[in-house]
Amino acid sequence: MSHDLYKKRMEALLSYYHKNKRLPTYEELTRVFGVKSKSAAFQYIEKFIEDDIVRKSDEGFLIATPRLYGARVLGEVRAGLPHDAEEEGLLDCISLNDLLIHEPTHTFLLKVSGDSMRDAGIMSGDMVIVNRKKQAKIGAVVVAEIDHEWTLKYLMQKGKKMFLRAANKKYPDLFPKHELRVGGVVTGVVRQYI
Amino acid sequence: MSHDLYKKRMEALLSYYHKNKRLPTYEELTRVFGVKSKSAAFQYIEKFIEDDIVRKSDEGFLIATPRLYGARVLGEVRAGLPHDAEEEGLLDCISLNDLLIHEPTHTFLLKVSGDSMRDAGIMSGDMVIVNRKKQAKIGAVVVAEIDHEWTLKYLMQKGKKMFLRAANKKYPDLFPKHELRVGGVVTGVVRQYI
DNA sequence: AGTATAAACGAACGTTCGTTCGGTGTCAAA
DNA sequence: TTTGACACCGAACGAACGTTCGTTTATACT
Repeated sequence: MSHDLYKKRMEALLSYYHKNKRLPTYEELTRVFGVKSKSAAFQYIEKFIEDDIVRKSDEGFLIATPRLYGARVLGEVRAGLPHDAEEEGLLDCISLNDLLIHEPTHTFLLKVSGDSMRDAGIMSGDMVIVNRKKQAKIGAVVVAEIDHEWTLKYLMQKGKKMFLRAANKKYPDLFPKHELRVGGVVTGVVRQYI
Repeated sequence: MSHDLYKKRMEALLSYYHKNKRLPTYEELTRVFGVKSKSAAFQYIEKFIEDDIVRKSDEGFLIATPRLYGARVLGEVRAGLPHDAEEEGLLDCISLNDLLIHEPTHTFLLKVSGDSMRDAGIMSGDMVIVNRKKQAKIGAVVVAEIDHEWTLKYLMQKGKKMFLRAANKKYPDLFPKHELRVGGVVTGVVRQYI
């Protein structure tokens, strides 16, 4: 088994998966791999199964593992980037969806405008991941409605009273005149550079 | 068709999809939906297809759409959260993977340590999404090797010479003594609150 | 009670799936 | 030249798939 061919076919499989959001059938795999028989594809997939790039579910279906659909994670910036395909074997692979969204039904993304949370690393234009069913802890970043206005702030407590605090000294603390309602807890932040 | 039932079954389908990373067969759908016949499941799926929650691929396979596996996106914080399931119809649904990782083969996640980029909203503990094949533009955040040390900085230019700049005034600009090599361009940032 | 409408049932269908197996070609060591 | 290993081919198999269709049940309205 040539290593180059192995990598090429794995990338072909990944590319198919990203395009179609599913693994090909063995019949389709003949085209993906560039072989003429299903059995050749079948045998090749067995190697991928050994290497945990794909997996057989309990019901016998072929499913992708994070090794295929996830992004490779490196330890730290200081360690640099691995040279090419050398030591990729020992890298973790994760899916951002799986990592950041645990309760898809209760989770929203919210676009942030304004710089009131910039010292918390939440910039204007970022998206925050909001879980609306999670219990808000004091000190957490929350999406809250204070006196009928929605905003993104730290949830704070003074005595028994809750209030909101920006992560930017130029904004004052917000004490509710009438009502403070937490709409959701920020569980993550994502930013995209174009 | 009851709306409650519809939502319940959609959540059951979503839950199955998140657990198994694939859509169930019609036979399995009978269990997911709580019906006794495949045909009942089949008819129900047709409604989901109409609503673009799932889709039939050109080859006739059932595939999930971002409406199922993605997270709902709201416009802005100021607009508040939608009340429950009211106007969810008009919300976009996106997958964080699809949004942030366009070239999975060339993309890595890198854990950040240090506060040299905090004014750019990149905090210690964040993960940056790095594309190693993308052309680095001046002013972009890059992962670079400067005199054999890896770091995360802005890529800057003075005359013909490239150098690195932190997003934190207390760090000086870094001019390479010997070598400056860009290892990848930061295309995104993700942070997770626990 | 009677009727209309929608939802679910259950059996049946042709198709295509994953898998197996025996055979062919190729290269290298013996 | 033989032998073995390896990758692939091609035909074949039963099993499971998606889909159809006529019937039955449940719900709502008259």
